[in-house]
Amino acid sequence: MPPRSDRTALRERYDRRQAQVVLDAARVFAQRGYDQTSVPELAEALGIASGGLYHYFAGKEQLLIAICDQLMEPLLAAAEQLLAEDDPPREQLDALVRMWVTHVVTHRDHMLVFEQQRPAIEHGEQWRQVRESRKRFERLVVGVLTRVHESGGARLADPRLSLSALLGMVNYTAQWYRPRGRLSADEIADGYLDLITR
Amino acid sequence: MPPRSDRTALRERYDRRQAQVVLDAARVFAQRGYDQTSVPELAEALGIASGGLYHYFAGKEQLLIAICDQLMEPLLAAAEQLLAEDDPPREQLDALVRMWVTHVVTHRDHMLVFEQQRPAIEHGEQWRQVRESRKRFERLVVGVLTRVHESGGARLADPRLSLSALLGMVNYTAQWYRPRGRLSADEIADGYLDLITR
DNA sequence: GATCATACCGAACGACCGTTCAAAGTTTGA
DNA sequence: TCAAACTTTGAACGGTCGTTCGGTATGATC
Repeated sequence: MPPRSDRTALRERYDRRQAQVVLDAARVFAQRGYDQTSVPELAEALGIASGGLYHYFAGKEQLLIAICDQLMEPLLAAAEQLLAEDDPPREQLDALVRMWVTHVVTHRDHMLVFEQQRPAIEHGEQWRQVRESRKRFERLVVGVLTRVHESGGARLADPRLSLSALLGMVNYTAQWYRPRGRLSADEIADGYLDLITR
Repeated sequence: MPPRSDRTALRERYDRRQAQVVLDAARVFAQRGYDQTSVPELAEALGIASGGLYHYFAGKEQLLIAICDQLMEPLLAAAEQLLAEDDPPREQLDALVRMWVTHVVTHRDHMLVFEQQRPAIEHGEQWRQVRESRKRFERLVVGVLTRVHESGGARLADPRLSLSALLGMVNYTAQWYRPRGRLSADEIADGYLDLITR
């Protein structure tokens, strides 16, 4: 049996490869569609054999779950860290929206796959954790948005309509943003903030 | 051979039934997902045999195209009629957004199916007309939005960011709107207009 | 260099998909 | 009431899908 340290190194190599496969798969699924891409097609695009995928994932659906996790986990972590600070609501909202838009445009592929599979994700036990993550994030946004509303910093009377508008704008960004486009993530975020705040 | 009038009546009945099938199919696909719903499943949900669908549609994909047409055609027609009037830009935008949001919430199922299948629709010859319709509508929105910007009625400096924000907000409405909710379509539209205009 | 766990291959399999079609049922017009 | 046309049925078919698994290649350990 190899020493403990080597097992760890091995495990890390496995995890890195797995994460890379998730990343590449997100790109392929975003371009061709999750359901429209067969496992052999995906494997070919990734440069491996179809059976090889099953060394890292129990099935196609597990791979999709991994894509969603890779999208949601860092977003949630960053949001919770930002909101843990004791800043004024308006500053928190600014920082949150900037981070959020940046996350969306750096995870465009994940976002497109996620939104495309939303009807499937909204039902079924295997998606519970993904759903929970989405809800937790939305609750965080609702919280800071409500505080901005209470401090009179919002344009709309209804914080829930503000939330829907913001979710719509930010999530849709994944569908039109181009890395070499005119607007940076921060410029886009500032535009959105201009719209919903005074 | 039956007289001409009866042929017409028959044709109308056929068309009505077909339109009803499209309507029902949109609802089923919106709930369960287009790819996740097999033709036998869909047929059972519609109360007909699986083969019966092929009396009205050449295949599952034609049915999806029909759903998109049922969504886009009346929207385009209404938009073109509104913008044919010679009203001030701001009034045109108001009327357009109100009509648009109303259309989205009365065609929620179609919207959800359309957005879910967008990656597939963006490629492939059979989707050309659907793509053209979407582009034509967006051009109409761009036009009136640009005129509002030129007349100084917009909040953002960039009309293209206004467009993306508006598209995001309005299209996302299909995902959260509930008919018995607090907000009417007009109230939602007014909220969106408050955000993007001065 | 022998041994062994890990990483990957790719042909083969069962399941289910969209679609077909001969037959049956229903409606229409005379 | 009869025949023709329209509508619907549902078993059957070929094809593709996701997945399996016995085998091979790779590379680390002693």
